[in-house]
Amino acid sequence: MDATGKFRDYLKRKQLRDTAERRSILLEIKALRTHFTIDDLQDRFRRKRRPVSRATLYRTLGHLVESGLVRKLDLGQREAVYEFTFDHEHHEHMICLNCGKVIEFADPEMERLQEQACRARRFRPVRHFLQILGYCRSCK
Amino acid sequence: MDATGKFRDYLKRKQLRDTAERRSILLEIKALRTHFTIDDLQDRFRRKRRPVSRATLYRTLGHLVESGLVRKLDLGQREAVYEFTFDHEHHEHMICLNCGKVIEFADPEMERLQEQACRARRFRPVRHFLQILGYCRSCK
DNA sequence: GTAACTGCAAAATGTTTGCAACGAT
DNA sequence: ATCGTTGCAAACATTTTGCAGTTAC
Repeated sequence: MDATGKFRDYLKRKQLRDTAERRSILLEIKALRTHFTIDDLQDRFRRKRRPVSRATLYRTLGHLVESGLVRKLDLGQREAVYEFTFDHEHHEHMICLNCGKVIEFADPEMERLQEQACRARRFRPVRHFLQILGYCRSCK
Repeated sequence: MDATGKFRDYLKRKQLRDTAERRSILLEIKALRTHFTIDDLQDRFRRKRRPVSRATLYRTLGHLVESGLVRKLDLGQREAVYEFTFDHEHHEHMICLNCGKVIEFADPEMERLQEQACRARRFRPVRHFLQILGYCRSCK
């Protein structure tokens, strides 16, 4: 099933409504394909002359995160950063402290070790993320 | 050298002053031995009838983080959480979404993989953290 | 028709900052 | 004596919330 369908299911399950705002927010996020903030989203809607209020953006992002379609990242800045995750493999982040560049990477062996660590402690993981802060190739 | 000495060095190097507040904040943190918030600290000082202003706590924590004695964590709540790291091995965190419990764990193999991933991308790591959110043994 | 949703403005939260008095060097 | 520090209150930035009107079901 595609993301739109998955979101619709989630809404139905939670007795929430399938509104024009919610649909267009998900569409916009799918089109974005990168990390984004609430501000980024609001700008895009404004530029399209189809403004959506910040309150609705915050509320809808909450649902999208809960439905598992979007991941919320704490990259240490003040604003929260989000990314669309549906049909993306899980990945980790390296963040450049100088230029802010975000390098994504995945490592199956690392995943395996994480799962093993959880099992050993009888901890049931829901989501996990590794962040490595430092300096990228061009910012040495 | 102990933490107090290391902090004093840092202050001297940065031409900052060795004040009573800064000394007592570091002492308090060493005594705490767990994760703590700015609020936790302020409470402890208030209870001791030796109040320290929030502004000073924020400013001093900034210095402690920069000096490498304290680590600032983004556990996803709104408040920042800190931990004393001097003479503690690096470790990762599992955080229970239900009871808030924080399980610390370390895995040398995981560390090795992380270093390898950085080398492969010519990324110079400064600090890194893995957070696994989920449910702990007692909150299944 | 009912209950959820939206936008707005206000409130809440966590953190930072300008300033005047104070204190370390 | 100089210049960083403190506490306070105000400013700030982000996120949440109460409410009145609107819309999905």
